[in-house]
Amino acid sequence: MATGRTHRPATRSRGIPEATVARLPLYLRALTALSERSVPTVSSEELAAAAGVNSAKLRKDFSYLGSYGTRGVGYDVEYLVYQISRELGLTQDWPVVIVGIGNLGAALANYGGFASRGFRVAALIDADPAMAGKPVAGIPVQHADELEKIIEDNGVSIGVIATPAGAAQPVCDRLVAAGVTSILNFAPTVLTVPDGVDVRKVDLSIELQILAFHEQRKAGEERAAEGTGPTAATRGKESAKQGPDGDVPAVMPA
Amino acid sequence: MATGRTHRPATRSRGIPEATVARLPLYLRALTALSERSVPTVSSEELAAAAGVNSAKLRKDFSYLGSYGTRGVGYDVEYLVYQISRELGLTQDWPVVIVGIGNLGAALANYGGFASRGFRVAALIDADPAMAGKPVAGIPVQHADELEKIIEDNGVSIGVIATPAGAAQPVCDRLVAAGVTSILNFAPTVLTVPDGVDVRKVDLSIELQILAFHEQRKAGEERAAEGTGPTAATRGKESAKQGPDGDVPAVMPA
DNA sequence: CCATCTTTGTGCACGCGTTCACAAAGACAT
DNA sequence: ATGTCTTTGTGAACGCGTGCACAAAGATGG
Repeated sequence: MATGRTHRPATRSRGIPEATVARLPLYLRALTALSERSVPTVSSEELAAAAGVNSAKLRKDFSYLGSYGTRGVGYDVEYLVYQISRELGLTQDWPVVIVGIGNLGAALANYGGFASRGFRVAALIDADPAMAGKPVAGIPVQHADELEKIIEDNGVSIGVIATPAGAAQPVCDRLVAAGVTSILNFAPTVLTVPDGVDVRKVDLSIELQILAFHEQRKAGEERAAEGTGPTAATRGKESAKQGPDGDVPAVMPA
Repeated sequence: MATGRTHRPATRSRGIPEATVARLPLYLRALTALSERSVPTVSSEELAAAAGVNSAKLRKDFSYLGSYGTRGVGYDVEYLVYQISRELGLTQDWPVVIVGIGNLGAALANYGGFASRGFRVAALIDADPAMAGKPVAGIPVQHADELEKIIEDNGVSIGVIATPAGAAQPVCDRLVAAGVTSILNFAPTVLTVPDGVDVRKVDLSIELQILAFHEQRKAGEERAAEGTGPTAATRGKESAKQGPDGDVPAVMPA
């Protein structure tokens, strides 16, 4: 019953591993920087350092795209920029709608990284009638009633959800029904979508919680092996004068 | 030469796999929702569905924390909330500073998900003198000159960078020098940090590019096997009338 | 107290991703 | 033309993460 895939199909696209696809934008950014500095060629070692990855991994990643390097020399920067852009589909124009123009939605609308890579903000949509017509990032906000029409008229296939958690699933359903097949979700909710629709999630709170986990572990280890370095973790522990159990009103059965 | 780890140490904390740690916040969110609805117990199957994961995976994840379930019954919701919170270090107070109060920084400051889980915005910091004193989300913005003092006074060990790309590395260096050991980076740059400092990256542009890749693949497959469903991808292709090569001025050697 | 039924916890196998290490390929100098 | 030197591309090994499938554990009813 409604066993819609909640996560990416990960069907191993053509032969390019998902992990590699996730790194291509990283390489592309590093290459673009080199291109702007008019650097003609770059070795796997240099580029890997710039992208923050292992050079062997980078070479293997590129090998999935084809043999675009020259042995003894390296990779032609401009050519590689083009090849990766094409592989990622950035040589075409992707109209995008952003739904939910609160603080985050506005930030996204103003984010320069979108337009720079083939993405075009086709419309900003919000459920609040008071927002309608108000320009954000130079684009007038449209009411949610227009959602279906906007998507059809602009041929939008990528939607960004920046609504409160409660509104996310209904908005998602409407987007999908109107023809959107890729969704970037900023709302802290698990979205359920039919097969064939990709969902990627960006969750600020989760990232912080992961950091807290490692931070706690570091603090614990430091306390165990005293005097590693009186930096900040210890002070942090001081000011947050609160035992590991704190004041959480948890029911502890057994 | 400055071979600082750019990525997470991933030293396999105590025995809890990194992949499991990344899912714990997901489980915690689902459990919190159940708790608010006063649901006393939940089975791995139900909870897995709510969190959008496989039930076997969930059980294995929990097995790393200990045997907190009761066979034939399931898991006690309140107890599990407490255990996961403790494991993630959320039972203590984590003061956080946000550097760079532009659109994104303001959105983060207003984000409710922070305060709800032990995170407390200790300060907002911006390099623009005009911003100083101006309240954002009820907190007055402080000038970047105060950065070191703020971090020391509040025992901050987690910093959020929401500056433009160019400012990110210098800000990062100052944060680390002042004692911050965990950084959440929203700037589109690879940060270089010394060992022992964790960096997590959230990159809006990269997420969109990954979506574009899959979107392009879907469009290609659909074109190959005609008439799968006249939803939107085809329309998207129509309006974006532009060949796969587009107008990119790339130099094509060889 | 015993039988049955539900649900956990986990051993095992498989596949993906990462890394090493090296042969092949080409540039460059002589 | 030949040798040397640099750097790519990749075969192979390894380790982690995932999912299956089932035995053990406990609740529940008679």
